[in-house]
Amino acid sequence: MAARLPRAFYLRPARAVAPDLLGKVLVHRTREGAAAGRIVETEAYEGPGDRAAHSWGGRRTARTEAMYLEGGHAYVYFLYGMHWAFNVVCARADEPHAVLIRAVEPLRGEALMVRRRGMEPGARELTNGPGKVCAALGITQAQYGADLCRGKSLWLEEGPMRGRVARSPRINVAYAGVHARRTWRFYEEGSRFVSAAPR
DNA sequence: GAATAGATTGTCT
DNA sequence: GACAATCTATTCT
Repeated sequence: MAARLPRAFYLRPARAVAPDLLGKVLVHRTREGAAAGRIVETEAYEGPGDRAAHSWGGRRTARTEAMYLEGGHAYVYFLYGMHWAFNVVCARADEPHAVLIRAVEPLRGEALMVRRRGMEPGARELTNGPGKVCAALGITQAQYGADLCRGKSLWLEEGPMRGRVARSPRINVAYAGVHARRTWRFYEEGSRFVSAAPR
C-alpha cells in the first residue's frame, strides 16, 4: 500500500495542489468493499477572490463550511439536483480553497464501480466526470467534511504520473466573467479518462 | 462524433 | 423563482 499524502501536501493554495494531485490515488472503503482511482483531471477553486468558487466573496454557509476547514478535508456538494461532486480542501483553515476531482482512472475495485454505475467493464464513461467519480466511488454527503489524513475510509495515496501535465480553462464556469478564463483545470495528457477534449 | 433537451433539488436572490 | 463546478438518452451529421 502506497504512502498516504501528509497534511503538509494540502496546506498550499489550490492552484498549486491541483496539478500535484494528478497521478495520486483516491481510495474509498465502504461496507461494499474498497474502490480506488488514479486522478487524471482536477480544477482549482480559490475563494474568496475567485468568482467561480462557491466561497467567492467570503460566502460562508452550511454548504460551503467545509471549504473553510484546514487543508486535507473533503468538500462534497450536490449539483444539478442529482449529482455529487468531490473536492479536496486546500490551504490553511479559513482560507476557502478546494480542488474539484473531475476524473480518475479505475485502479482497484473496478467491479464494484461497474456495479454502482451500471456499466460495462472498461468503459471510459465509468469515471470521466465529477458526478461519475462520486457515483463510482460511492461518495455522497456522508463524506462531507471527512478528514483525508486521519479517516479510515477515505484518503489519498502516492501514485504514478503517466503523462505530462496539461492545463486549460475550467469547465462550465462561463458565469464567472474574467475568472472563467483562468487556466485552473489540470489534466494528464493522453489519458482516455479525461472528461473533455483539450481546447 | 457533435449537438440538444430533459431530469431534478439545494441554494441563493 | 432562477440556476447550478452534470449526466444521459436521443437525434442529428
